[in-house]
Amino acid sequence: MRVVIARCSVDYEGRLQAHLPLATRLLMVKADGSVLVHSDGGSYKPLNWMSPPCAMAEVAPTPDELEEGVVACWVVQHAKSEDRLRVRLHEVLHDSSHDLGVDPGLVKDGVEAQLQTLLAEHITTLGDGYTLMRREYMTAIGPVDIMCRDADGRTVAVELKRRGDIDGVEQLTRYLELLNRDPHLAPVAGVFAAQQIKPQARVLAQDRGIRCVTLDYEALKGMDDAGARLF
Amino acid sequence: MRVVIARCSVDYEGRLQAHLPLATRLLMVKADGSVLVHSDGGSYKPLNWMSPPCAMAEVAPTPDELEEGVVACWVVQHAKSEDRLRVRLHEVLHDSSHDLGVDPGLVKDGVEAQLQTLLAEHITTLGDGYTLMRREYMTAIGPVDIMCRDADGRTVAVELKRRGDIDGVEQLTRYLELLNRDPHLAPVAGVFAAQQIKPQARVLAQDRGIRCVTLDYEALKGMDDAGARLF
DNA sequence: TGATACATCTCGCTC
DNA sequence: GAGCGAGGTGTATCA
Repeated sequence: MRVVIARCSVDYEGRLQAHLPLATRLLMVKADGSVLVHSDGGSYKPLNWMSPPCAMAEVAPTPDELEEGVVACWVVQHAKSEDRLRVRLHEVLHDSSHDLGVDPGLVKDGVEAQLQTLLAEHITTLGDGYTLMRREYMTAIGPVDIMCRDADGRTVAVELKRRGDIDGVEQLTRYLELLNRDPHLAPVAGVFAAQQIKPQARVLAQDRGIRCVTLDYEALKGMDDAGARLF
Repeated sequence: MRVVIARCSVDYEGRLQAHLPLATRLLMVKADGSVLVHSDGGSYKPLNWMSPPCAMAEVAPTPDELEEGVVACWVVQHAKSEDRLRVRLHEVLHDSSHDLGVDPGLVKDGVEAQLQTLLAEHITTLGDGYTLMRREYMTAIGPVDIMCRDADGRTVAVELKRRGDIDGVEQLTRYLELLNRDPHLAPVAGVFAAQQIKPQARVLAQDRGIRCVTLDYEALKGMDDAGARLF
């Protein structure tokens, strides 16, 4: 990993064209040749970058560039596309390299997956008498998050989201269309379950006869802990 | 901007929990207090991070941590949520600070906006006799990218995408449903135009009577340049 | 401020 | 490799 602080201008050409005027920035050159251009603010996203696989070459500045004060020019070319990043360095304030080794990687725990696990374990949250059929019920157009049956044995498809958006309702609608063509399953009802459901999504869901359920993550986790303590 | 290279372990707790085992990494502390943890590979996304607004505090290691070899502990707390990042430094290999100043920001050129401009200027790409009504035609559920009329004067709503996905077809379908309720406009036909249209999106569009048009960005740009030279 | 659509999205999984 | 869905998505725009 090479870290350079420099006054530089940057040009990207590829899926779009982008230009960064002359300013002081941090340049990160990773072991795989990828390059990140960071400013002193914003988010985790660099101002500009080149993803691997790519190669970084330091080329001599042209006479014009030399006249403008360019002391070095980096050309970062993507290996599989025409994407190219050009960094013109006007002044190098810091330049150091470090051997980081291979990273053991991130251990993640709990996202939609955990919500799904919790809801599957406490499926009666959706209504008394509900029973779980299975999670990740595969269909031709993708997996339904949870399939279950209501107290009367009717099939219910559940789409689960952390934030209930209009897209989620569309997704569930597509599943329901498909599932209701299957005579073994039909009629299949739909439940849109999320920690938070946007008003527009709620309106669309109700318009399509889909029930909305707001999930309380903490309460579900509490039930889970209570259950764990009991047994 | 502070740049630290250190052997460290990292724990994130917030919307999910994540843990990074002890390894050598680059730590970036930006002027707004945000922190990025980068390894020597991957993409532009850090292994872990804290977005602004947040505050970084260096706290004394606990006796347990001291025993494990922790020399410093950073606690980065998000200002508006319970998100917290904890970095335990075991060995600092580099530590430097730099004044970068405010970045003038990125100048972008050419995305969906440019496609829309080009297509609007050369609306006959969609068919002989087509005429432009207007771009960004506002409706209650959002703007239709392009509204135009075909050779017979029938209204045509155009949804434009760089990559034509199933979502885009759904979006256009919603617009068409709404527009066709307006007696001044109905019947309104739909055109789904994109540089690349996914097979599933194409199937769905055809199933709904929506015409698909693949756009050649370079050709459109070429027509534009030719036009510019003529006048 | 909230909602919506876009992104050089990235990432991980399945087929 | 293509398709699909999730993301601690982030970011800009517009009501």
